[in-house]
Amino acid sequence: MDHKAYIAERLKIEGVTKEEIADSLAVPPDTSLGDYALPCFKFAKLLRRSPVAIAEGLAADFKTDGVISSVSAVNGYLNFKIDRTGLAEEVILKALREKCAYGASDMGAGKTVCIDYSSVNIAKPFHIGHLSTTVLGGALYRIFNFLGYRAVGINHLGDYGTQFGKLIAAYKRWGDREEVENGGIHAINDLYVRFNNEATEEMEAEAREYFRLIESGDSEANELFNRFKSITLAYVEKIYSRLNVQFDSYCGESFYIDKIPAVIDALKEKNLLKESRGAQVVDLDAYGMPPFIVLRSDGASLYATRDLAAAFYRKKTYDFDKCLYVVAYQQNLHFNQLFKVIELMGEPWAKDMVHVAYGMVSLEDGAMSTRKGKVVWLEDVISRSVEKAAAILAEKNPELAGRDDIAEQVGVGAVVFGALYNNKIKDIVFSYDKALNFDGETSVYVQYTCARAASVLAKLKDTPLWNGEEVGMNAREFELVKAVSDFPDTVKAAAKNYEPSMIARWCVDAAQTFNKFYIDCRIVNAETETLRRFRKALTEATLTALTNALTLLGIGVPEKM
RNA sequence: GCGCCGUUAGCUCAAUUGGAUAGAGCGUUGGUCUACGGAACCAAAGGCUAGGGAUUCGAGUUCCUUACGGCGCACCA
Repeated sequence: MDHKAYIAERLKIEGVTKEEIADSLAVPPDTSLGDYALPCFKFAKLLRRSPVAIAEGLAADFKTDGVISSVSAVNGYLNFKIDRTGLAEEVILKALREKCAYGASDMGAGKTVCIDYSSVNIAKPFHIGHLSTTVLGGALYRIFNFLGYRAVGINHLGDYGTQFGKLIAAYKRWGDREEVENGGIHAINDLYVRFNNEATEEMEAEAREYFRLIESGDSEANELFNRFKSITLAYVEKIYSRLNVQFDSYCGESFYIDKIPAVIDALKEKNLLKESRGAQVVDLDAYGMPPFIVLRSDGASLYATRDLAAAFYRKKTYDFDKCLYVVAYQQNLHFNQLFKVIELMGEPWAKDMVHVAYGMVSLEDGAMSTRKGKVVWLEDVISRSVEKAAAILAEKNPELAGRDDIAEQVGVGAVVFGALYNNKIKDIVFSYDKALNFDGETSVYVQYTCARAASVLAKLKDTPLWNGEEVGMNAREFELVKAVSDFPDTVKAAAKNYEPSMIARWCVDAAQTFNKFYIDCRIVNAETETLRRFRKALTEATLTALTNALTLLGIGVPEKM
């Protein structure tokens, strides 16, 4: 039940709509004051009465019922308490009934959200900087699906540009087939790095020629390029599967090359294109931005051009309601330009384009640099985290079956959770200490809590579930009921703000609340049979919500650890 | 120089989008266990929310301004 709407429905304030009342409802700082509060200050001018008097008047007129158990006026706030058993019955039974769908919604039915994330560059291994876009995008993908949207995960491959000419030139010069087969993506990347370090004029010319050969369909150049591409995709596929990330489309930059002329024509038709310093640009001076370069002076397309073509292709192909780009804030200007150009072209869906910007990752001694060898590879971070989890597991729980799988869930979870726990806009200074932290506000704590709950439930498998009978609920129990009841709204808020961290925060908060409940309230040996059933149901509802939350983040939930 | 973003406890971060006494974790100090998993729980210390101004009944949150830091600013992606 939507309590805010319910309260708003039952309150009558002259000249104020129900929506305004519902929007004004807040949560008091302390549960002892109430569960919801209406600050009456803003109505004072309208009603020509003091906020205190308004609150008191409203309190006197409000009749309590099975949903709202008490109303009180305190210093201009009108505080409401929800009937505890009523809320518990509603929330717990709903969670137990809906199970893996608890928190889901059909609010997105019939709507499509395209999500561009992770976006691998061919021949470039993932470093720690690729973690954010991959796990943020992956989480948003699952969150939108959970809310009933059709999410389309798009991996916008970096598979076009002169760098691939360089790569082939380097391979022809120094590489050999066996080395690349065995060394995989890192061997390819090493060739590319070496080329950049040693390149001469002559070699650069060679690279341009090889790129031309790729474009003109030369079979040897394309055979090589496709080999590099499949090695890259096999490499990222392994990482994606460990991170529980999926895509529906791998259309890369090269895919859009033949769709560029139509976009250029549209720009010309709208009279937006003009020549500047030999290049074709859209002038954005009126909007305080530098020109958007569509074609270079040599007539070639740019990254921006392909992005523009891709946007039109996605609109046509998916008819999206939102199109998200999960890309670092470094590219703020680029997306502002891109979206503005689409708007200037008269496309109403320009407003549906969203740059989901996140913060930058640096190392403790400065920015990453592949050339200087200052780089942290993503697979190394994941492996070390899983190794650490395995070592702790071997020590704490040597008898446990399936330890490898559990170590994987715990180790990967810690890396993913670490990347999703803070507001996405925050910069991150990477350190192994932080990335491999299993203490405090971490997924490990949440997973441990789940395992604890599962362990209790296993002991109670023959106890029938509570069915709404009156129980004298204590503060710990009620806090936990409220935490579980907050989960569905948290998912919606996370989607609205493109902020999976809200779900991660909820996980830790709910786990803390559960652990307090667990310490204070006996479950298996509860004082009465009704209480035992109630606490079992509450434990199961909590585990359900936590499991759904971690799953949305892409984190596994071991039954034991 | 211009634009965007950030700045909250010693450290890393929250704060229901303008509401009541700004909360967690780590670290520090001191506690809890013959009950369901101690990877737990409780408590203490720690704050002029970077500085200044404005709007408002009410500001960490909005606006202006200063400082510090990050990012970006024409044919790379």
